[in-house]
Amino acid sequence: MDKKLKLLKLYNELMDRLGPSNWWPGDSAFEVAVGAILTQNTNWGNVEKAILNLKENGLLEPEKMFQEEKDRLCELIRPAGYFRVKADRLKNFLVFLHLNFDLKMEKLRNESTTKLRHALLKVKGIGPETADSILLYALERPVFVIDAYTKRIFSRHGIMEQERDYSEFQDFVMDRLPRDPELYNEYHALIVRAGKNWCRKSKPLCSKCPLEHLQKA
DNA sequence: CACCAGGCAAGTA
DNA sequence: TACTTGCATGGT
Repeated sequence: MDKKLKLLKLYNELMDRLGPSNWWPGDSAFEVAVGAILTQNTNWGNVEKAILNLKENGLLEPEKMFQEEKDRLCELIRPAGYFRVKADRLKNFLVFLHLNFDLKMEKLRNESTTKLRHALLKVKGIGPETADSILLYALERPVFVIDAYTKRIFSRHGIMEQERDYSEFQDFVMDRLPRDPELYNEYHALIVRAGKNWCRKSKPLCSKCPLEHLQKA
């Protein structure tokens, strides 16, 4: 089967099974960016606890978090794991926001997607997935996010080998699907939700996967 | 008990 | 470039 068609069939199948996702959970662009950093290699449920702690202490605003002590951030984000490195990463992001955008998320919208992506990738602690999550889910830019679930699901469906790198996956998808932020948003959200249900690392055969009929095609 | 979660950076060869 | 390791909590 043609792989472009396969990408579309997989999307439709996931949408039929799961329905719309309405991602990303978050009340502001800043909250989305913070969540993107906190969720690195971490269960979202743990991130929610950390975000709630930040919110209860009024820190989900750039000006406030920028001024807060690292040790205090560490306490609050502790449930999200890797709390020392993530406190540094949040701080790094805020320094970036301070130096270039006067701590105002709205000003990010003035930059082109390409320039902004390069700038985000220079921040220590923001890699390709985190940068793209911010671009797509906080700023509605047409950037397809690749994560562990994407690689696993796509490889198990014969779309692309898992050992290909991030940009190869991303280019592959973006060369075949329209550059539509709504589509990329929903597709990635569906992939993560499907991954949690049916495509865990520990079940390589995906025996209960309802998409099995697509895997062989 | 082992394993995993919406990664990234730094070190080594 | 291609591997390896540290980072840490909480759920299954």
